[in-house]
This record gives sequence, C-alpha cells and structure tokens, in this order.
Amino acid sequence: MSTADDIMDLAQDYIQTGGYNAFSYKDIAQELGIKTSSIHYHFSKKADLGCAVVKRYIALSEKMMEDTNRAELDLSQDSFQVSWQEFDDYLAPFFDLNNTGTKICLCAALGGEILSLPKQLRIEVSAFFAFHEKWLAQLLRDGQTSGAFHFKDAPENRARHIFSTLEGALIIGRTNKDSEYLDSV
Amino acid sequence: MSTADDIMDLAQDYIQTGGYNAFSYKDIAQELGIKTSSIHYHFSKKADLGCAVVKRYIALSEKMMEDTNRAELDLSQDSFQVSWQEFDDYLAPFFDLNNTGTKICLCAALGGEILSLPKQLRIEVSAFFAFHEKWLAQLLRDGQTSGAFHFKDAPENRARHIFSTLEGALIIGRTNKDSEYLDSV
DNA sequence: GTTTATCTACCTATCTATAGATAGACTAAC
DNA sequence: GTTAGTCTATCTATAGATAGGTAGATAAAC
Repeated sequence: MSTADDIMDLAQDYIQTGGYNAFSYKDIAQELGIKTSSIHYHFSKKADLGCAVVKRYIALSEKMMEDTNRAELDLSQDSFQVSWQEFDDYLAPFFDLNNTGTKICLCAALGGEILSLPKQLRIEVSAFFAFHEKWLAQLLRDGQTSGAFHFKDAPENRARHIFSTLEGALIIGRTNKDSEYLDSV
Repeated sequence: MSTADDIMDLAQDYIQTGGYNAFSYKDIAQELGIKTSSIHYHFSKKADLGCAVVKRYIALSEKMMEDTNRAELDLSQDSFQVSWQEFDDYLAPFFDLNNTGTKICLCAALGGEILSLPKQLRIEVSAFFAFHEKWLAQLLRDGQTSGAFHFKDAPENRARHIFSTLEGALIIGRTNKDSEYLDSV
C-alpha cells in the first residue's frame, strides 16, 4: 500500500466517524508518523483529498455492484432467488457499517454537511446518491418483472425510499448505539 | 427577541445547513454586528451554545406534539381521521424543512458528525432521537387500535423505519436538489 | 433624592492553539 | 542527474477563549 492510499484510508475513516470538517492534516500526519507537508505533496488541498476519497468510494461501490450483476448471469437458479440474493448483497455493506458502531456511509456523512463543503466535493457526493438510486431502481424493476418483488409504487420511488431509510438508519443507529437497523428494513 | 435568542437562531441555521463544525463565533458575530466576546458572554463555550440550541429544538418539538395530542381530545371526529390528521401534523415540519432546500433536521445534521461533538451535545442528540421514536411509536399504536393504520410489524419498528426514512430523505433530497421526499413516504 | 453597589450587555485587547498551505533542502532510487 | 517522497521551516488566517474595562439600567441605603 502506498502512502497516498494510507492517507485516503485514514481520511475516509475520519469522515465516516466525525465528518469532513472535523479532521485535519495533522490528525492524519500524526497517525501515519509523517509531516503534514507530506500529505500536501500527495493531495495539495484538503478538498482534493476529500474528492479522491469519494471517487474511490464510488468506484468501489460500482465494482461491488458489477460483481453482483455478474453473479446473476452465472447462476442458473430461478429468478426469484437471484433477485433476493442481489438485494441482500446490496444491503450487506450497510449492515457491515452498522456493525462498526462508529461509521456511517461516507456520503451520508458528507451529505449532512454538504453546504459547507467545497463545490467539487458536493458534486461527487451528489453523483454518488444519484448512482445508487438509479442502480437500486433497476434491481427492483428486474425483481418486479421476475416476480420476486411485489410493491405498488414505481421502482424509482421505492429505491429512494429504501436508500433514504438505509442512510438515515445508520445515522440514528450510531447515535443511539442501537442495531435498530435490522428491524426497520 | 433577546440577543441570546438571535445567536441561537443563527447557530441553529448554521448547523442545519453546514453542520456544527463548519460555523464559528465569528460568523455569528459578523451577521449580528457584535463581537465574538459578546457571544462568549451569553454562551461561554461553543458546546454550551450547541446544547442550548438542541434543547430549545427538542422543547419546540415536544410542544408541537403536545398540541397535536390536544387536538385529538378536542375534536369529536372519528378516530380514523384523527389518527391520520395527527400523522400529517407530525410530518408537516419535515416537509417544511424539505422545502427550504438548504436545511435538514437539526439532529440529523448533528447525528452525521456525532463522534466529533462534545459529549454533552451527543447526549442531547441521542435524547432527541429516542424521544421521537417513542412518540411516533405511540401514535402508530393508537392508530392501530383505532383501526386507522394497518401494518404487520411492531409499532416501534415501524416508527424507527419512518423516522429513519424522514431523516435520510432530507439529507439526500437536499444534496440532489430534489423533492423526492414526497414520493418516498 | 442622591449616593453606592450591583448587574447586564457589550466592548477592546490579547492569548494560545491550530488550520491549511508553501518554499526550499535532503536523500534514495532508477 | 533527474525524479519521487519526505523533511524542516515558516507563513497567514482563523479558532475558541479570556481578562479586564465601560456604559447604562436597576435597586438599595442613607
């Protein structure tokens, strides 16, 4: 792992626990045993670091979703099971976050303070949300056609609903030290 | 209105738009045309100001909910209508926030950065969430007995679900400049 | 009813700590 | 001998906080 990766790892950690405005280059430098100027070498501005972290996070999300889609093609199970399997796979990372007890979704943390963030960062966060909703809506639509899912409203609305609930539940669950998360879905 | 109230108003505004860590005494002082030391006179520490704002917010929430309950007793309508009226009244402030396009629930903003907040503030935020969930669960339970609401799971879980969705939707809706909010509920 | 004391709300001035950022030197690797 | 990665040193701006002072209102004492 390169130093740049180490820096991003820590930055992401800090954002997910305390938000973007609550950590400094000094925090990261101390933890890595380097100087703040070394961080500036890799990420000349804090906003650049923030952006890099979010982009990497989105890329990871995309990759995981691609893998999920691939599984759909590989398996020769009935479509009912496949749809539910996909859905569970989608939820898994949220449950993982919930289990940490300290972290929430990176973009939920940033979304909570969005208007105080540098513009370039806002755009990334917005893109993340839009991407998730679109992807989840597609999953629901497929599941609906395959007969696995039953719901009345439009897949887009249902996707927004589910996604909002996930992000909200992570925040509230962490604050109240509660795994209410499982129940509400 | 006293200066202390003006300070709290602005602080609340800043927190709801950009979070706790993104505003300073200087921001407020400039906007009010006073000096930062004057703010320290009213709220000696920033954490004190934050706490005062949250406490006031909770008190306002409680008051609004009491009023809602009173309406229930006053009216001689059938219980079906009353329950839905109560529920709509509960939702109204969230819709108002959503319509600002810039603000989210005070406690959702703080919840997003909870682990970077002073301890005294964390406790208040946690209390806020707990109070809302409890209140909403009671409303749902009453509506269930009166026959107005139909749902399978426990009222507590349903309350958590709804509350999480509301908080999450505000965050995502603001980031994406979208009133998806209406749809998802 | 004037003096004395106290209180409120603000001010000036100052402090210490930290933020993010930059310039330029050093060193090891290729 | 050029490049990558880190360092030292330093800068400017801002944070939150404190000490001490002042003007004006209120009130009690004599």
